[in-house]
Amino acid sequence: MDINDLQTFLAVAESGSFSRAAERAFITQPAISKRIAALEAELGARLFDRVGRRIQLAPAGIALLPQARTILDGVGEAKRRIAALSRDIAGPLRLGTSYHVGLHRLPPALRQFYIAHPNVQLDLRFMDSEAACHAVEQGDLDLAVVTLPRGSNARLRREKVWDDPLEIVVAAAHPLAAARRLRLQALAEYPIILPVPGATTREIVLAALAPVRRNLRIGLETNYLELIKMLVSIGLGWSALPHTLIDGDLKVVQIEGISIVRELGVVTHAARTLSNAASAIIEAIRATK
Amino acid sequence: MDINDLQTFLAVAESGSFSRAAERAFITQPAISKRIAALEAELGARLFDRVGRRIQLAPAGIALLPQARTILDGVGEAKRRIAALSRDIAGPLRLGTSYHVGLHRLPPALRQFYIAHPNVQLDLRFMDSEAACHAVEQGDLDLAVVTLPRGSNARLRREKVWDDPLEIVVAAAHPLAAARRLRLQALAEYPIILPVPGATTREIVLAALAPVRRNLRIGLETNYLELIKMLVSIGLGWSALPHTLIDGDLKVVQIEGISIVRELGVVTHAARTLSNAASAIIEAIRATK
DNA sequence: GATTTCGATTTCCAAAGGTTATGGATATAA
DNA sequence: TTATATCCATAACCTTTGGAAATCGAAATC
Repeated sequence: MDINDLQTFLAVAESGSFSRAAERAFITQPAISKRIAALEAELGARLFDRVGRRIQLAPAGIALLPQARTILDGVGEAKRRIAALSRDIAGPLRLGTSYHVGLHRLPPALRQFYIAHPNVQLDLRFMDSEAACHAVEQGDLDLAVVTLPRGSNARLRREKVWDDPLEIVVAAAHPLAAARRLRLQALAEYPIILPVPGATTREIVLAALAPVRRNLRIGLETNYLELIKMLVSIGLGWSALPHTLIDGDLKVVQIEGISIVRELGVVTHAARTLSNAASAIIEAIRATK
Repeated sequence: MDINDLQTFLAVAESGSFSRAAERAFITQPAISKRIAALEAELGARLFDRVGRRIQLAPAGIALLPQARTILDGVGEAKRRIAALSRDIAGPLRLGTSYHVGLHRLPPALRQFYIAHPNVQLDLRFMDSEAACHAVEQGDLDLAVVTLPRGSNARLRREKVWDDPLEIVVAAAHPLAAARRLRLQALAEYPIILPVPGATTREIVLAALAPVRRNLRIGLETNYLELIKMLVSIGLGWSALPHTLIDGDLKVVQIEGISIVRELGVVTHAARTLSNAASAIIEAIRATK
């Protein structure tokens, strides 16, 4: 049974004539005859009584009429709902973000998006970047705004939004803070404070420090950059931190030939269709770049 | 858009696989691919995300799913109404019944119906009463002949056919079997054997035993009254059973002020048109009352 | 009785919808 | 890792369906 058949039935029933239904549907009258005949065959009942040169609804037709309307209403509603998906920015949006990105990069985009799209139910979850990427891969999050992972993963689509340069820092009161120029070796004599193993930022920092990696003394590990900043500022060691975290308690140390940059951005599933809400918030994030 | 396309969509969404949907519909997998592709083209939206070798509902698919069900329900209702106009009693009839009712109450009606209406393809399924009611609600069964549920459910139409009084029984050799008159407290010292949690009969029995409910020792649980009878008759505890199951191995114990009655009958969907076959078998069941 | 109007029927063609065979991607097993 | 199996997409092919055009027969209308 085709939806067109039901529409045809309705047109015939309402116009009381095969010919007029044909005009209305912009097809020929024999086509109408065929469609009705097919419907009658499928339902095993006569829908119209052909009385001479006019027609009349048969009992089965009377029974079908309201049902046909119901069914066609349902089809229309389905089409409308799907069409609305391409217009409306609404519905649930599960967004994961790392602590640092969520606190220092995301707020403007979030604020703008929240005002512009009140019909989105935003489910914002803080977690570390790696967990967020994994959740996106599993379909548990619509998108993640995090430190972009280094390796390539075919299941994830990554879009860099911000470069986030990291500076090597020591406490303002640290012995090395006075030095104008410093060699890496000198730093390596003091303990480094690093993100926990597995964290992308840790990998990036260690890769940049490759020349002295063997000599590094790892002092403390934490999963939270703010904590690293605090630990460095009270003199427990040195580290690499983004500009946004550096203040008077810290001294930036320039080292020849060493530059550390991590990339922050959006991670989505490569094969899943983005909801409008997800696309919209990505657009908002790009706009704050 | 064809009704078959929607059915295909539903089959794919429910089975989570094009291949399984193909098996279910008795057509080849490429045909399913084509149908879904045609639907997607017509609706202008992707319905499934093909993630590697598996698929997942895309946003438009999520929106379509409930609508597709509504539409297909409408089509089914239309066919049923038209079929009901004809007098002949034929076609498929899916009947669910509980073990006990199916074995002890239904056979005469079934036999008569089967002889009188050979053109009905009867699909008789044994299951517990609660599952049968649920299946009726979902449209997976045309009717259920079961222990009537206690709570009211607007989606179900219930018709009591039989009162089924339950008697408290112990084994013939049980210490309490000798007593002429018994108080409930005395019984409560021995373990009771009950239907599994969730079963309506269990609720009815427990409600009737409310005065001593706190003190009841629940010995064993099973989903099958015949089994309860066996367990009671070998002396593992007492229980409440319908007359039909009581024989010389059991002794009925009368207790002042306690009477337990469950209702057996027919459950149908409140909003669906009954097929002629369904109406006929209900009539046959009433006749055996 | 001629004419008009309407639905049914026939013939023809294009499109739709199915099957088989095959390919690419990806889980699963060895 | 390699082999294998599984799953969806695609291509080629064929049958069936569905529409147009032409025509027919019956019944209102003039």
